[in-house]
Amino acid sequence: MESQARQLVSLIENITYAFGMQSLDGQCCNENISHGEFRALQVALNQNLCTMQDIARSAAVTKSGATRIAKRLEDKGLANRQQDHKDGRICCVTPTEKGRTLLNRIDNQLMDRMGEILAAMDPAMRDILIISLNAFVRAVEQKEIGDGHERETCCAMGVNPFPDNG
Amino acid sequence: MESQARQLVSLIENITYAFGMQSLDGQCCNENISHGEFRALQVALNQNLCTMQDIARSAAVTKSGATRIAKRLEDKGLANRQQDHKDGRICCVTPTEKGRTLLNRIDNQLMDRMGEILAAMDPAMRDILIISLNAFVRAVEQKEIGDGHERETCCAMGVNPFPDNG
DNA sequence: CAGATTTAGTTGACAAAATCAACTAAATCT
DNA sequence: AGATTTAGTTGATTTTGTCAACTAAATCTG
Repeated sequence: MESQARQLVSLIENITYAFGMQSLDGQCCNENISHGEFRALQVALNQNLCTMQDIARSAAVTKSGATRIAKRLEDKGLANRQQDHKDGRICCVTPTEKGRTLLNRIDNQLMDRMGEILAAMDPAMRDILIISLNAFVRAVEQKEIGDGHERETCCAMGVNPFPDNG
Repeated sequence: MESQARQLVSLIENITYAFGMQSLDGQCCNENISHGEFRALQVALNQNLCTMQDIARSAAVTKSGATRIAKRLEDKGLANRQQDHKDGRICCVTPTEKGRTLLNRIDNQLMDRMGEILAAMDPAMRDILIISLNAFVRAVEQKEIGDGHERETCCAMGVNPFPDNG
């Protein structure tokens, strides 16, 4: 299992590389949207109430970072912000029609690319890939829940544990 | 297969998130090394002749970005740069002992984490995960070779196709 | 219910990391 | 030998994010 772990670390490095920023840049550079903005737009689309905290979590930034991302999305006409009616502290982010269209376009490009890759694989292999990768992601989530894995904890040994996320 | 592609895009998004920068930050923030520096150090270790172009490719930055990364690694005492003897234009980056040690430490932490995740999975599932993920990464590589996928091509429709990578 | 505390978000000052464009110098082509 | 290409560097700037201090709404507590 030691060697499996090693293999997996390297495989995931490769995947992260192939599908990370640089890949997204390929899809997005014409759209002029950063990875953080992309992720924020995604949660804004998928949740009917998307707070700054949600954006911070999803884009792995602090809450001030989330504010900045939301502002950029607003400036680009991709999302709107408005106060929540029930809790006045909360700022809801919702994608505009333009934002939805953009997200859709990027998504389709990613899907096309993935489709081509999958087409090169044996169908049976595809099936077990999906099954086992699902199991893996569940295991990751499980582990992070077990750890109480919030972003703040990562540098907890440092001087200033969580200055911006409290 | 359409739905498989969709699932896979989402699974990879999750993995990229879980093992991306924010994860590495967790491992590296005490070491004070960025993701780009980490990747650069990795190629420098894995190739016995690591050029700036290699770093640029691996960290997904322009060649000026690569210069800056190499300089930072040098400043931190993690790598050395020296002119190649055969081709005087080439600048070779090699990790120092300190760099090697650091890379090892980070690697071990990643391995530990991966080990814990894998431990939560069914052994048979682990096996097919490794097998199918290997097949997937091979398919990705295949496809990228087929596309002649170099970073410069990504924005080729823009005004200024590849200003810094020529 | 009033005052204290917590929670959600914003903002100014700043830092990190990358880009662009213009450059040097070595190698290669003609 | 001169022109071109290739590898890398550098100054000015941009992008993106952090930190710390702040506002304001909600909730707790006596």
